[in-house]
Amino acid sequence: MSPPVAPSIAHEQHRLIHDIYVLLDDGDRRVLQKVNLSPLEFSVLQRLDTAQGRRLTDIGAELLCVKSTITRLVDRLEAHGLVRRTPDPDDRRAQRLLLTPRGLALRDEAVRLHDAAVERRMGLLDPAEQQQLRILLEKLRAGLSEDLEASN
Amino acid sequence: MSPPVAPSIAHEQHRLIHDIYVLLDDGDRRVLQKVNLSPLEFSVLQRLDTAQGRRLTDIGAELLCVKSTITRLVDRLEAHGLVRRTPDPDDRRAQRLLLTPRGLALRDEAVRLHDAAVERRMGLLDPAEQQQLRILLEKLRAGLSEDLEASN
DNA sequence: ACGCAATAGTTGCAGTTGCAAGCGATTATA
DNA sequence: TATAATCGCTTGCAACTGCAACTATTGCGT
Repeated sequence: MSPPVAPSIAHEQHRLIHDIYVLLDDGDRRVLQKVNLSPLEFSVLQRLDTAQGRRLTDIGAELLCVKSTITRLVDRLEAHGLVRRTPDPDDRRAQRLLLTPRGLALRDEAVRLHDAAVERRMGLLDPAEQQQLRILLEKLRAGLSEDLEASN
Repeated sequence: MSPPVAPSIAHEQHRLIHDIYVLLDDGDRRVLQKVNLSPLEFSVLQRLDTAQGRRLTDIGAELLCVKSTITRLVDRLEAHGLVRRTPDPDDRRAQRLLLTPRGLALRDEAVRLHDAAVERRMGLLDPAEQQQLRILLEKLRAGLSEDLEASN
């Protein structure tokens, strides 16, 4: 008389997204391990360029993790010669984070591998379904973002 | 001449799911913090009952995390009096994990809070959209699960 | 029945993350 | 313009997780 929880409808959706995320994340880890990157490190590299750079805090905000996490993650990437910190010309408190040539090469390689894996896995849905899914997810994301704003 | 990555179509989908997961997870953490549970702990409690119990390894497999993680997570839950280990009658290597009355009460409270939050957030889509989304996600999950099996 | 591989679970260790406190720089306020 | 609040980032600390090694038990092949 106390089984695993009886799921509601919305709950089931949430559970689905959770499961899918776990599955995708697991796949991502396997792929990215080939270039020695964690999913979070990859996410950071994806957001960088070799020209203007980005501020650490901005990246942290996008990734919903605290500043210290970015600090240390960047320490690691910098130690591997993938990124470079430079002073922000407009604000002497801030740092701008740039991709090094080596970081750019590695990122491109990672993107190539990752995209292939993603392509294969998302190919489980046909194009029409992908399109549909995308519309729904975009709506959901927009709503959730607002919701987050509202709660801060 | 080296902007943040140029996204493919499938990649965009993947990114959407990732973003949504992060947003949902963030929301979950806030809610579950009220009952002092991490999302993973909550996931474990959700899978338990007060009668037959479940084996640690099975739970770990469902949650895609290694056994040692479950071991120590259960240590914590047990220290808080929420679960109880009992020997498995069929296999002397194994333990069966049960909810205690206190664990049951806390889980129900957590489910209540969590469901309300989920309901509110998934309510950002109307019922027809939710239905559509669910179908797509279920198909995707099934495919990804197979994919995972295949790679092991 | 015997030995050997596989399985359930635990433990040591190292790596990653969040939180809180701290430092310098900047912006707002009086 | 002086002072306070805020902001960008870093560091110390504690908590959580994965990996590899280990013990005890089970089951398979011969």
